Amino acid sequence: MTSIDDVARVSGVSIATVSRALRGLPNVSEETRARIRRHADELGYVASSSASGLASGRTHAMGVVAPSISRWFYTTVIEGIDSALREANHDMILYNLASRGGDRARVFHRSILRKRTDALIALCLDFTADEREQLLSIGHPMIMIGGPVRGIRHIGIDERAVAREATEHLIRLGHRDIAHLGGEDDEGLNRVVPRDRRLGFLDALGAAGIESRTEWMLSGRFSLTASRDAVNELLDRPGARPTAIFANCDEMGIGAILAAHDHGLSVPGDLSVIGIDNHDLSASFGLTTMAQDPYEQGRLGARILLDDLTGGPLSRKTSIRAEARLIERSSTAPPIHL
Amino acid sequence: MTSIDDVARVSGVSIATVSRALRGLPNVSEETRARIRRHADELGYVASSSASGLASGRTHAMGVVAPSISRWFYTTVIEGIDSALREANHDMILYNLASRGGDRARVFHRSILRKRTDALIALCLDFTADEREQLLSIGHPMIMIGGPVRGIRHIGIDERAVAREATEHLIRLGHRDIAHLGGEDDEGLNRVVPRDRRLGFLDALGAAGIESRTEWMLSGRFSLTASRDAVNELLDRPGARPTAIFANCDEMGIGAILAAHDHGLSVPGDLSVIGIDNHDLSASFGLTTMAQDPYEQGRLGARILLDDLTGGPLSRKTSIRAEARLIERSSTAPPIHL
DNA sequence: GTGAAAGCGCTAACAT
DNA sequence: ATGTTAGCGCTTTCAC
Repeated sequence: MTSIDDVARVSGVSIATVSRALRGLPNVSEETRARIRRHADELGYVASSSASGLASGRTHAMGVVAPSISRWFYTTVIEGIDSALREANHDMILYNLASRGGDRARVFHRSILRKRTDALIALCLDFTADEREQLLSIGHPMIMIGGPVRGIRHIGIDERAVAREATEHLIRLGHRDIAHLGGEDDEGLNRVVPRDRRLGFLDALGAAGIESRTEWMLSGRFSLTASRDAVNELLDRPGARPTAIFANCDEMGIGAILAAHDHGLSVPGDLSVIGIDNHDLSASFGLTTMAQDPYEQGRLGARILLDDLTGGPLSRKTSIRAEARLIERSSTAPPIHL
Repeated sequence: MTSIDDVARVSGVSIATVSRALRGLPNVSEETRARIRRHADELGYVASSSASGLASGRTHAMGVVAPSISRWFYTTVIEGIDSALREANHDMILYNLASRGGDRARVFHRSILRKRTDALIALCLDFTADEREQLLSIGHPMIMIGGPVRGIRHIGIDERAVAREATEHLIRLGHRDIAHLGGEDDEGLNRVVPRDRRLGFLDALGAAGIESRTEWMLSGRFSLTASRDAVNELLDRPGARPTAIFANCDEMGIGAILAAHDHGLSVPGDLSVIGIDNHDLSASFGLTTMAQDPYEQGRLGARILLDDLTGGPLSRKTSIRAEARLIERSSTAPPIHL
């Protein structure tokens, strides 16, 4: 494995100069820099991250803790993070908490704390008090994307307000019989977001003087298939049906649309559906939604962390409210009985 | 940041003993080992990966190069890899080639070669000759999962045979008018897989004496929405329609089912559909498919690499053929005109 | 069973 | 603009 000495020898300079030249530091003549760079390339030299990490105290890697990587929101955030990291020549260490048999404690104890990273991004999940303390005790810059956690700055939409807006859209169309498709994800990694969205839903109903119905508070576990099943079960029931459904996310909303089709109902004719996210598939299903931009949230989070590390302009101590806006498609309309 | 010296001092032993004790090496009395372990925990000590990496030459991290993380196959493989790595106390460095604006050369040059990892897993993608050479020149154990690449061992199903089997299932049911939903993914990261699946499709037709029709070779770009659009376009055409569709993957098969519904056609009554993968959503859509198990493929790949590193029993030089088996659901049936 | 000491390959402070 | 040198915090001989 060729090391810095090899490059120095071939170039006829000291290793210090090689180090400076290759990292683009000042005080190296452009002429020698070019020569060194050329030799390094020829030799296939790349600095050892262990060695430079040890010497400089910077690993040039960022940790990303995700509750799962199989949901659109998370993968999209991760892609955004990835793009920012790549620009800054940093690597990403991915800690996936949802892997089946995922020994969560191990993630928090061994790896993350193994000083492998310079900073940490956590995608919306709940920490135990102990976990939070462990994370904060590392002293690395850290930020959450998605769900808010007390004591940690975060980037995310105003969950409650956005859910309320979505529900208000249905009410504005004339709906009063509205079901809520909520529920926690399977791993229970994220309780705050579903809770706040449910509260926002109830806020909207309350403000419009509509009673919520317990039997219309469904659990779709943030999953398309679970939501499809839950809504199918709802539509199987005898008696009154809702004319609209507010789903906590678009995957669930799509599940609701499919369930309506399973029952031979038309959307929005017989049932209106609104979601949150603007998932890749939503346009294809004509799903009306409160759109957010997780890619940019991830990108921004990573860039803030990077700037925290270098004293760049984005560095900050406070949280950031991400935008969400209504996109009207064909899944919502006034109820027929109007 | 507490270091090994702190633990040594508190425990009244040398740093060498601390190192041995904490790593579970022999020649430490159980008594002192317990004491050291306790002190380390109390101090919150965790070894610096840079320092141990530098000293031992092992980073305890594995690189994963993925064409994208937004498709089910990739995320599922990654989850499998993750579970194996976690068991072995290794971390995962994720290199996502598909990130918008993803500067591919940078991934190959800077990061991967930055000696941050002990081994490398690549998920099905095409390498340029230069890239392949760069990767192999690192000398790390390496394996591909998914598409085969000349000169690199891999784990994967027999693409061509599996596609042929899927098509033969349709033919066995009596179909002769079969469309193929193929096409490369958007980034063109993976040409071999779609090509081999198309060949397998043609193999089956040829063996049954069925002429393939150019106008029924569609591109769904490995995407649900693109496939839905492509099949909708097909169904819009005047003239003869296929009675069945073989889709290169389940996401595409689901797109085909949705397109059938868009046209008021019933599946399998008017159109049979078969896919490959056994995607999470496939059961919900009743999609018949050639099931494979990417989670286990990822797990196995990681474990092989780990054993390559340690001389474990799974270490090997040759490729592994992964299994695929037909799962019949409700999307396939004999054509009506029979 | 334990300790002393020599690196691992860099970076950074100080010289020149 | 370039070179010298002292670490960074571990692992790994080699002694004892």
